[in-house]
Amino acid sequence: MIGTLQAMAEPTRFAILQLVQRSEMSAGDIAGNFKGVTRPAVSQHLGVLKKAGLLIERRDGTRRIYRLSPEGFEPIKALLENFWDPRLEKLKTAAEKEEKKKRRKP
Amino acid sequence: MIGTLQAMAEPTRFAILQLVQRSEMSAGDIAGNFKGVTRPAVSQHLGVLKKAGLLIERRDGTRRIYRLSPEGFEPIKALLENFWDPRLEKLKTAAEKEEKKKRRKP
DNA sequence: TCATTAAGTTAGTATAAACTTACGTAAGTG
DNA sequence: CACTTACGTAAGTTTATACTAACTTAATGA
Repeated sequence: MIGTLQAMAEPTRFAILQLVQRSEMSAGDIAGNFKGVTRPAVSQHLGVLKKAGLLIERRDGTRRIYRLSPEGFEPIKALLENFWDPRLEKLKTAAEKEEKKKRRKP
Repeated sequence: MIGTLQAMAEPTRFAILQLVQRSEMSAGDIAGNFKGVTRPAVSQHLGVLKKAGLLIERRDGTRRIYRLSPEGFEPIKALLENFWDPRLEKLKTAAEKEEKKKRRKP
C-alpha cells in the first residue's frame, strides 16, 4: 500500500503518470519526452509503475502502449483522504463508537 | 510538490503521520512507538515532515509536540485526485476549451 | 531468412537517503 | 549550580535505488 506511494514519489515516474494521464502512449514516445533520462531507465520506471498497479500495458505489434490504471490508486485514496480532511477520520471513529453502543444495549 | 509525496512515501514517516493523525504527540512518545528505529532517526524523520509542511511543532517545556498540518497536503490533493478520477481532468480540459471558444468570438 | 524497429533485461556503478553513535543544548528540578 | 529530561544535530557508515552500457528478445517486413 505504501509501495504505491513509493512508486509515485519518484520524480520521473510521477512525470510518466502525468504524461499518460491524458492519453495512452508507447514506451518510446514516453521516453522521448525526457532528456537526461535514457530509454532503458524509463523502461525500468515503467516496470515499477506497472508492478505497483498504476499502469496497464497493452501490446501493438512491436510496441507497448501504456495507460493509467485508475483502480491502482484506490488502495491509497481512502488513506490519503484522511490526511486532507482529518474530520473524516473523527466522524468515522465517532460512527464506530455509536455502532458499539447500539450493539451493547439493543 | 513532489517533495510532499517523497516525504510521505517513506514507511517510517508514513507511520508517524498516521500516529499523529488522531491526536498530537511528543517526539519521545512517537519514537516510543517504533522498535528497530532509534530516537535520533525518528527525530530526523520529524524534521523532514516538518520541512515538507506536513507537521506542526509546538513546544511545551523541554518537550516538542507534533501535530498534523492538514493544509500541508493541499498542494498534492488536487494533483492526486486527477489520478483517482481521470474524468475530472477531462472535464477540466473540456472546460478550458469552452473558455477559449468564448474568448475567440464574443 | 536476414535486417530493422521497439522495447525489456542484466550486471555493475554511482549517488542519495536513512541509519547509528556520539555530542550538544534548552528547559526544568533538587 | 549540578543534574536530569527531552530533544535536536553532526559526522560517518550502510543500504537502497536510480542509472548506464551492453545485451537479448519479439514482431514485422523486404
